[in-house]
Amino acid sequence: MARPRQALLTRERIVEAAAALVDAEGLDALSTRRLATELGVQGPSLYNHFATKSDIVDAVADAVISQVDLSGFQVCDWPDALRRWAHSYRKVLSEHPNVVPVLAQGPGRRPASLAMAEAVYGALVDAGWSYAQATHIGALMRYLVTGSSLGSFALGFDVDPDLYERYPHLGHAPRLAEHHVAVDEGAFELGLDLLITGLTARYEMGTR
Amino acid sequence: MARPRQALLTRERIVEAAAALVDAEGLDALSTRRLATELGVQGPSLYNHFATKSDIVDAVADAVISQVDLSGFQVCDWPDALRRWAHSYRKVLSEHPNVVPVLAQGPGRRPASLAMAEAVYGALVDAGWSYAQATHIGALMRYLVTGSSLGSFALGFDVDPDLYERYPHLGHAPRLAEHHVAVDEGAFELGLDLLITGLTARYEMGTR
DNA sequence: GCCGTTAAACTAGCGGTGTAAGTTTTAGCG
DNA sequence: CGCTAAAACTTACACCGCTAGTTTAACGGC
Repeated sequence: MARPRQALLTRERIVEAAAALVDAEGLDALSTRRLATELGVQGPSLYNHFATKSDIVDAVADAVISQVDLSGFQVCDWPDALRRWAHSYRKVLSEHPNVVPVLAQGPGRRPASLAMAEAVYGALVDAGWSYAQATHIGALMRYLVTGSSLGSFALGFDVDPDLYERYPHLGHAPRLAEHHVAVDEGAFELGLDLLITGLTARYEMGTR
Repeated sequence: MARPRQALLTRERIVEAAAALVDAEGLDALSTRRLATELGVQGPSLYNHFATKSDIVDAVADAVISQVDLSGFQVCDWPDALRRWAHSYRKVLSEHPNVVPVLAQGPGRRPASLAMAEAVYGALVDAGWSYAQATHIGALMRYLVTGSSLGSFALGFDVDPDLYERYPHLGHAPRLAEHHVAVDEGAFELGLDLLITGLTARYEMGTR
């Protein structure tokens, strides 16, 4: 086959298939040959639409971030907007846990990530926070969301009971592992609450 | 060469060389062949000492975590112990940023990570926190430390100025990037302070 | 002091990876 | 109509983690 009458690939179709593959089988399952096969095409054909595999992964990550709801920043005061944003952010990431490692590395040059950062920092600065503080708050929220979405407790603890005999307090962990998703969610909610409460207090004291 | 009179490799020497390679050139530079070359040996010889490459990476990660100072938990009250631990934890990770992605995934079955978790949870439970709350607090601290050590601002933002023209608030980011390390550090300090302050308040109100 | 077992290096090679290069055919445009 | 650019192809390179089988040295038991 040479050039087909109707193009077989578009960037959209590639990103869609790549996202589905990553969601279903993880980042490691995403190889150029595998992805191409999934699209009914040979491996190198992808390079007519993306310069590198890394660009494909970035596009998948950007598609995920673009689903985060930023509307709160135009409707609520800053503490409620942060809450709404954080919950949407975490919800989107927990629906695509396999791409979280990519997102945890920072915004890079992905447009949706930059737009999200812009919305957050803009709202905080408009509310009176210093740019430095706004930067810190935005970073902090990302630590919280990406950390709790990495599935750390879900995937991080081994369930081998023998391993925990020497760690008396961890002995409860395997049982807790049955509720691992709830652990990460609980930690996230606790963290979000402590952060917003503490920030509100500082804001009212004039420490911005 | 067959079996040498004096063994060329030990697990220690392998871990040491692997850690040096990862620190110097990143996780991607760590290939079995490259590591073996660095040790003056052929690739597959490593498999006489480790079952998989992943085990080598785990050993590197464990060696890093074993440097974290846990002594505060036997000396201070829980808020100060958390502070001391968090600072040591972050210091160690920021000295080895390239292994943070491994650590962010959770403790796995690495002995030093499990011992660290044991120390933290044990101290919190002994202080009167419920096991659930202790778990949340420990997870939260890990989100904070790993997030701020990933070099997100250091490596995450591109310095291409054109890219930021469309994002007025982010326009300051490239300038801030000169102080990227300080941004992550500032976010960490802010987060730590908000968390400890908030937790102390809850503790004194009896919400444990 | 020999002898079998185990250990630690080797070489060869398998199936996989990202991607570069060059080829063919088609679509679109002056 | 002819040219150029695009989008598929095939081939191939260098590297990857890892397995299998080989060689030789060290160690423990008779």
